[in-house]
Amino acid sequence: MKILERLPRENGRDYALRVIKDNIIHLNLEPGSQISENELSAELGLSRTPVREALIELSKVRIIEIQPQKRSVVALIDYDLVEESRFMRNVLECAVVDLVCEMAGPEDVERLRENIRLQKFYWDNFNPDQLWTLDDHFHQMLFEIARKSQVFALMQNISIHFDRVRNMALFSVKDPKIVQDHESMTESIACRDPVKTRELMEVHLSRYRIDAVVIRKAYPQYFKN
Amino acid sequence: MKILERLPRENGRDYALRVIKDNIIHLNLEPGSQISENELSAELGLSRTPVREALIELSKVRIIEIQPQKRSVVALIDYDLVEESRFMRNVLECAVVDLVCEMAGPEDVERLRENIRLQKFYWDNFNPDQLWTLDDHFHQMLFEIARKSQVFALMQNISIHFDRVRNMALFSVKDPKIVQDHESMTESIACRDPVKTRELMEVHLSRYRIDAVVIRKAYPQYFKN
DNA sequence: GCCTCTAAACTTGTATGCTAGTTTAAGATG
DNA sequence: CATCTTAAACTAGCATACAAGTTTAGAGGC
Repeated sequence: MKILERLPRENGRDYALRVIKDNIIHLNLEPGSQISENELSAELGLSRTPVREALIELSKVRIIEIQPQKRSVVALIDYDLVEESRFMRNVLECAVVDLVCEMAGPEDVERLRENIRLQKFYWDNFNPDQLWTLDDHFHQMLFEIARKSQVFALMQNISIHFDRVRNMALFSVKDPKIVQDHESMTESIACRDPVKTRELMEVHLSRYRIDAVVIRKAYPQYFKN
Repeated sequence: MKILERLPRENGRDYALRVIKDNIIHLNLEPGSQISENELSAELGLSRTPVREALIELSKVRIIEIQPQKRSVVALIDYDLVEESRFMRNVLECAVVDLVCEMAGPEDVERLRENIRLQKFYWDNFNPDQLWTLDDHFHQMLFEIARKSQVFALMQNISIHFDRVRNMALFSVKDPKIVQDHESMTESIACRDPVKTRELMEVHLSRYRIDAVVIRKAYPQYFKN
């Protein structure tokens, strides 16, 4: 497992949560593998308590399966859950971009464009991690503009299923259309065209569904069904 | 605080969570009031650990505010959050009823109708608690029919903000239209009319927004802004 | 009376020990 | 050798002690 640096005033639970999530998404904690509170706490330099609290939270979104008094395992990729997560994103993001087209001011559009510029830069210089972060920020900005931050936060919880697959896609498919999607959406937001933006978002999010076939072939042992 | 009965094989954390949530919704734990891990654990006959785990979960949806090393308080009613919660329900439920109109079989429609019959019964016999439970079940059934159970579970987390207000509405407004809404939706689902069903859902959910004005006058001290 | 400091009494965060249940593996028995 | 028994070594759930930080109350000085 890859141990990240602990942030300045971050408490143990949030630190554990951040590290564990990161390692699940990047497959350092493999789907189906057993995880141990003792082992994790030793690696993280914490006691069992904060680690346990983090694991409980992850079990709520079914990315970790706690079998009482038996074991805890990283959930296999359950494509029904990935699909639920995609459905949730699709529906919520499409509704949000409608609001964004109404609510976005010029400075909001400029922030989005700045994000796109950086995405292009990191695409040209092949930096998937940064690209990944910027993608997240882009979508988060949309929710902030629409004043739906808490909805975004909740959506992200289940999105880990989606993210795990998306992360595999970034390496196994490497679709340049993703950055283009973001750019097109930004410009149609600038034009305050909700119909066009919504269409673009649907296409954008559907790419991950298409990619799944490829991923499944690359990592069949990680899939539940 | 009202202490509920502990279920057969329910663990301490889930028990604490269930009791605390119930008391928040029914205002036995008043908005703005301080809560103590020690006090709660004593009342529930548990140690701090499971109670604390429950509080952490509730803090994730901002219904409880944990101030590190200071105190924990039941959040005041933040109408922005209620609105986010309503937005989320609205968007997701409308998308779900579209699917339901496609996916519902005759036995699903019959289950919905049976629910309506019970709602009418408990309306006539004035049993708000049962009515409340049946309302929840009705919406849950819609998500189950559309195979989006996990989305429903997540939505319920934030819905506690909405539910707290909705509960106040049941007593201060007592709108008979709610049961009628459910019945109309069920029949338009039976007719597989997604447009009509979606319209009905929008109207149905918007009732709670309208009620808020009344509630705010009845309980001004519970509101944040 | 009114500040200022200090110590005690809180709060949540973390560590650790114990309990209850499951798995594993060694050993006894046929 | 195969199978059953049993004990040890795991697991997660829970209880409790302690650490770190905040608030409160009161003593002391002015």
